[in-house]
Amino acid sequence: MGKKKILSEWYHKLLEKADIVDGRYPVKGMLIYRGWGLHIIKEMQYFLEKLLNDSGHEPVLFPVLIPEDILGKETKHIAGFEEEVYWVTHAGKNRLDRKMSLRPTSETPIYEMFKLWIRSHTDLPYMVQQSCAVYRYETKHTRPLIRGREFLWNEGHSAHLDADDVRRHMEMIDEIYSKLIGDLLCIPYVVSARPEWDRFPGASETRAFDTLMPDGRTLQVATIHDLGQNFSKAFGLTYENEDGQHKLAYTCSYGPSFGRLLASVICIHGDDIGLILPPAIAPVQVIIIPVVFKESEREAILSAAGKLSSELKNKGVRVKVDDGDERPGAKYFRWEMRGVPLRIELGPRELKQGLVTVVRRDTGEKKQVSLDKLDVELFFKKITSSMRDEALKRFNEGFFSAGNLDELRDYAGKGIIKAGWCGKSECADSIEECADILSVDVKKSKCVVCGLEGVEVSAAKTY
RNA sequence: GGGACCGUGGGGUAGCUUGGCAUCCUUCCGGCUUUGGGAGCCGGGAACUCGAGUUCAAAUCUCGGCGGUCCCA
Repeated sequence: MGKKKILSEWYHKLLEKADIVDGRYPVKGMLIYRGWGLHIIKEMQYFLEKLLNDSGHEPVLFPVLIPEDILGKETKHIAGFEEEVYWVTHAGKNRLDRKMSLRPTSETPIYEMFKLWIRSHTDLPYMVQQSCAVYRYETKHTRPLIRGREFLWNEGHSAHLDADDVRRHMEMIDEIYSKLIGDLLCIPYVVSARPEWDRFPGASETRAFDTLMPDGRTLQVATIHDLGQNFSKAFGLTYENEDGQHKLAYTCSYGPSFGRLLASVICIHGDDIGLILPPAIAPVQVIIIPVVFKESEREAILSAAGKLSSELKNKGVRVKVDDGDERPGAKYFRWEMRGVPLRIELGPRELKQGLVTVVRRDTGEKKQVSLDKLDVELFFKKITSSMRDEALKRFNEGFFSAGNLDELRDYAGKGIIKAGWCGKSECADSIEECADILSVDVKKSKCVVCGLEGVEVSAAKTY
C-alpha cells in the first residue's frame, strides 16, 4: 500500500480494509466505528478508566444535552466554542423554551452538579471521569478519527482546595496519560504548555500531548487544563473550610481523544502491509493458522490447534484459530494487515515434531518453537519493547533547529522545530505562517523573525 | 477562512472533452478443482450522489444541495 509515499491514501484504505471505521455514513465528520477499531478503542478505554478510578475518580455519565444558560455561564468558555455548538431547538413541531446544545465538552454540566455535590473541604479533591462522545461543528477539514464533528474521548474533571493541589493533580494526570500513550500504546510524544492564544477557552494553562506522525506533522492527542477559579466563580462552586468560611474551589479538566490515539497507533506503528498493534490492545493477540494438505490430516491438525487455543485462552490470551477455507497465504496477509502481533502456524511438519512456527508481525521474524516451551507472554514483552524503541528512534529523528525563517520554512512539515521568538505577536504570526507554535520554552534564543533576544519555541505543522 | 479536484454495482475503476448499448478488476453467491505466502476455471447477482434545468435523448452539458479528497492560511 506504500505507507511512506502517501500517508493519507494508505491511512484511508487501511481504515476500511481493517474494519476500523466506515466513513461512508452520509453526515460530514461522523463515523461508524467497526469491530476491529472499536475493540482497540475499548482496550485503551478500560486501561485508562482503571488508572483513573484507582486514583480516586468516580466514573460518571452525564447527559449529552446541555441547556443554553448553563453552557453560557463562563463567558470565555462559551465564546471559544460558540461557532462549533450543535443546538437542539425543537421537540417535534414545537420550539423548545430552552435551547439545548449537544455537549462540546462537559465542564459546564459537571460544575452545575459539583455545586450540589461539594459541600465541605473534606469533599475535596473531587474527581470524576467519563468516556463519551462530544460534538463540535468543525469547519476545518474533517479527517476520520483525527478531526470529526463527533468524537470519542475520556474527560476527567476535578475540583481542589487550592492552586497547589491543582498542580499536583496535573502531575498525576500527566503520569496516567504517559502510561496510556507511552506504555500501553508505545507511542512517543512531547508534553508542553500551549501558548496563551492556543489555550482551552476558560483555562489559565493548557498542557498538551503531541505525537509525531510519519508525514512530519504533529497530532495533539490529549490535554490537561488548569482552569484556576474561572469556572468556580461562574458556577458558584464553593466549599466550606475548617473555619466555616465559604471558599471558591479550583478546577481542572483533562482528556485524551480515543480516535486520535488510534490514528497515532495506526500511522506511527503501521507499515506497507498494514497495521502493527501493540499486543496489549490487539483484539486478537495470537492467530493460529492450521495448515492442512490432506483430508486425512485435517482432524489431527485442527484438534491440535484447538487444544493450543484453549490453553492460551486459559492464560488470558486473546487467541483465534482461522480454520476457514482460504489458503494459508491468504490468511497470513489478512491477519498481518490487521496487525495481529503473533501468528502461529500449525501443519503436518510441526505436528510430527511437536513444534509450532511462530511469526512476529512487527519484525516478520519466524521461529520454530517446541510446543511445550511456547511462551507467548515473553513474545509480547519483546514485541512491545521493540515497537516502543522503533517508534522512539523515528521520533528522535523528527527534531530540527531553525536559526532563521527560511530554515523554519524548510523544516516545516518534517517534524518539531526549535526556533527563537522575541515575544512580539507580529513575530509569532510570521512564525505561524510556517508552522504552528506548540509551546514557548524557557531557553534563551534570538528571534527568527526580528533577531531580538527571546526564548525558544517549539513549532510544527499540525493536524 | 481561501483555493483546486472529485462523486459510476459492496470496494477500486473506464467512459465525460465531442450527449445515444456503461468497461474492466475485486468482493459476494453456486459449482468443480485446489491448499506451507494473496489459487484456477465455469456460471450468477450487483452501479451512474441527490434535485432542478437544457435536450427527441444526460453518467456526460448548466445551476444548486449533500458528501469526499488534497493544497494554502
